[in-house]
Amino acid sequence: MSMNLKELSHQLGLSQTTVSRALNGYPEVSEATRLRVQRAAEQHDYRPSARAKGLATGRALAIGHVIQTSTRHEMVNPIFADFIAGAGETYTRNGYEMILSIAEDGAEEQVYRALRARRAVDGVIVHAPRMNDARIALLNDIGLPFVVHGRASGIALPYSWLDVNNRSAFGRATTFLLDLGHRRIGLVNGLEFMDFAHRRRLGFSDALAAAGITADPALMRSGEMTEEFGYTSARDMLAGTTPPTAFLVASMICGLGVRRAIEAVGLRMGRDTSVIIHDDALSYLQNGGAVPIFTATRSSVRDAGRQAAEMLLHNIANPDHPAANILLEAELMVGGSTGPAPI
Amino acid sequence: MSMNLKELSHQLGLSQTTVSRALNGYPEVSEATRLRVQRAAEQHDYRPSARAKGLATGRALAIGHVIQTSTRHEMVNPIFADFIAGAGETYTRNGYEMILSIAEDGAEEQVYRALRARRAVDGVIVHAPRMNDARIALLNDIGLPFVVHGRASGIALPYSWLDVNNRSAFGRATTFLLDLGHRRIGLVNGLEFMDFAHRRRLGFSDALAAAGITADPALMRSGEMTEEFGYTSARDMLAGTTPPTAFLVASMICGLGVRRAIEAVGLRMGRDTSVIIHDDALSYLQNGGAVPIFTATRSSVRDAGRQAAEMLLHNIANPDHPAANILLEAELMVGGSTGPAPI
DNA sequence: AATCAGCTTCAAAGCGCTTTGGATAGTCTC
DNA sequence: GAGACTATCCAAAGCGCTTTGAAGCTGATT
Repeated sequence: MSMNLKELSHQLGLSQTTVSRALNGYPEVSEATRLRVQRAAEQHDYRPSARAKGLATGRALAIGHVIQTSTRHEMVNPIFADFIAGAGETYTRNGYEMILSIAEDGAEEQVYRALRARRAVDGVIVHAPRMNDARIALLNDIGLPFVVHGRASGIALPYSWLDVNNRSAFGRATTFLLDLGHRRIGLVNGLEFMDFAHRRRLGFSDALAAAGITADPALMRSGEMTEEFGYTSARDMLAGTTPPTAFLVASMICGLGVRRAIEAVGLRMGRDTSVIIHDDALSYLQNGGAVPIFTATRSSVRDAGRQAAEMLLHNIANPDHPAANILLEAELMVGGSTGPAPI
Repeated sequence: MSMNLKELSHQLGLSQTTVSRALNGYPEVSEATRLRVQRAAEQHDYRPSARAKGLATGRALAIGHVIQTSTRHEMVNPIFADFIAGAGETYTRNGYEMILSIAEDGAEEQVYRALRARRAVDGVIVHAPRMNDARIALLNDIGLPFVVHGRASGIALPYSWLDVNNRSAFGRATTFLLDLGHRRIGLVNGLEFMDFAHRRRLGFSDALAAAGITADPALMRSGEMTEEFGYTSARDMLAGTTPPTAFLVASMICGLGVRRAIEAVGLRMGRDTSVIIHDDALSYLQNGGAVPIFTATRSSVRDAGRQAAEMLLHNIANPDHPAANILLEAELMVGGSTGPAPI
């Protein structure tokens, strides 16, 4: 079948020990032998069996990503693909594999436990944390290394995370709109039990408060970030007696819906109504070319994936390092969707 | 550390053989013993080590998905997340794991070979096939079971695939527009070295030809399916001397760009200009609620994932079955974006 | 010549499971 | 009650690797 250590060492007239050491870069092998071995390995396209290696070393050389899909709305997180692509680069570079498990509603705890019990992974990345997310305590309990992409308000114990400073980003975006003269700003936010959405809301209110404005509940929506949600939210707000002159929107997709609503009532985005979105820099949904379509708070989720993965591998290699944190600042990029408030 | 067979069997006062057999449903164990064993296993949250089990059985119980990202445009296929979610359901139900590898430009062959050589997976799903895709011959050569999501025109040897009938879908959509009186129809297509885009183009030309119309090269664009691409393509076509009255568009995202272009020149989609998109039924980008925003050829990519995975598992279990094929027909769903051609 | 050190290489154990080929005890058959 | 089953259970081998502890060889040292 396929080449294995025994066969290879036999052909070389060496012991398995020597061949293994030669390939893994141990010093107790002469350079001449190492070269000979490497050449032969390459020639036969020999690669150690992942399973056997894992068994022998006790390390899985794999990282788990658990993606949750609710059967209700069957929603898959759209940023997932790009995050994964970023993380994957890091894994590949370090000889790790990425394993994906999907967890249906409520089965999450079981999925993590199973991953641990079967020793299938050396660690996991926690996606889309909610406030007080129970997974953090769980993973701590079962002793599976992890890094959270995002944070979980309400969790006291320290843990490793990498997050965008959502609060500051939405604060700055709000201030930017206020500076342009906007006084009625609509917030089209994600589901607010999700931590990132919660923080964005805080940033929004903070900035309004700092300008002496109380947030109007009629101008705040929270929901799953679809085009449709953006559309209906904006449409409803625009239909009010004193419609907003600007919108702060959770995502590019949502923003497209908001634009649709604006144009549906005969207004023009960027002139009559301003819009700022958060742009995850998704590869398949870029915010225009040289000049962004939308003014946006921008932070590459692919990059986040890369860094989160590095952090996790580092944690695994240094088990008793204290929890590390990375807080990324989003850039505020001015595009064509914002302008001074109409008088 | 974590419970293993040895420890568990010791606690039960049974041999490892018996415990293993009890848990794997072999008949040479009394029901009483099996129950006792199962109970203990559950209580200790025992689950066999994936690696050890794999080593012993020679099966990886894992399926590989290779996603390619070009460093040039760093594009990740947006349908990927939903496809994966669908496939993942099937894997979970069957005790398989899903492993993801990302392959940078050109390194694809190496990635597949490595997957095989390390015996990391029992099979792979091939994504986004191009015409004459070299991966099919490669996988055949190295003897790694696979199922292609899509097809590869120009490949003679039989192989397992699951595809949407893109040609017929775009043919029907074109005919639908022709029936509404449209005579100048713009095609905003994906990259035409991708097999699906090639077939869609054929369906488009077929239908035009059947109506006695020769496709106008000025009304056909091919590119990466971004919002921006949809926008610029439509904008340019609309700026021509005899602009199209309808568009046939490769994806929802593209369609959003086309709509933007239509509205930018003061036309209204569905009244002045008709649009039909292909809708992959992505969970995060739904084509409206009850009434679709866009008239669309629709086919759930999540469902495709489920079925492709089932097909692959079946192929693995029955190695000498002949190659199987599934051709899904897309539904033509009428939404608000189409109407009779203006006179 | 004997000893030592340093460099290479090796045999064998062990990782946690499945599976083969018995062994043992209980049941039937005649 | 002997022989033939049948139902349970077990010891040990083997999956393909890494790693420990030891051994062989060389040339230098005493």
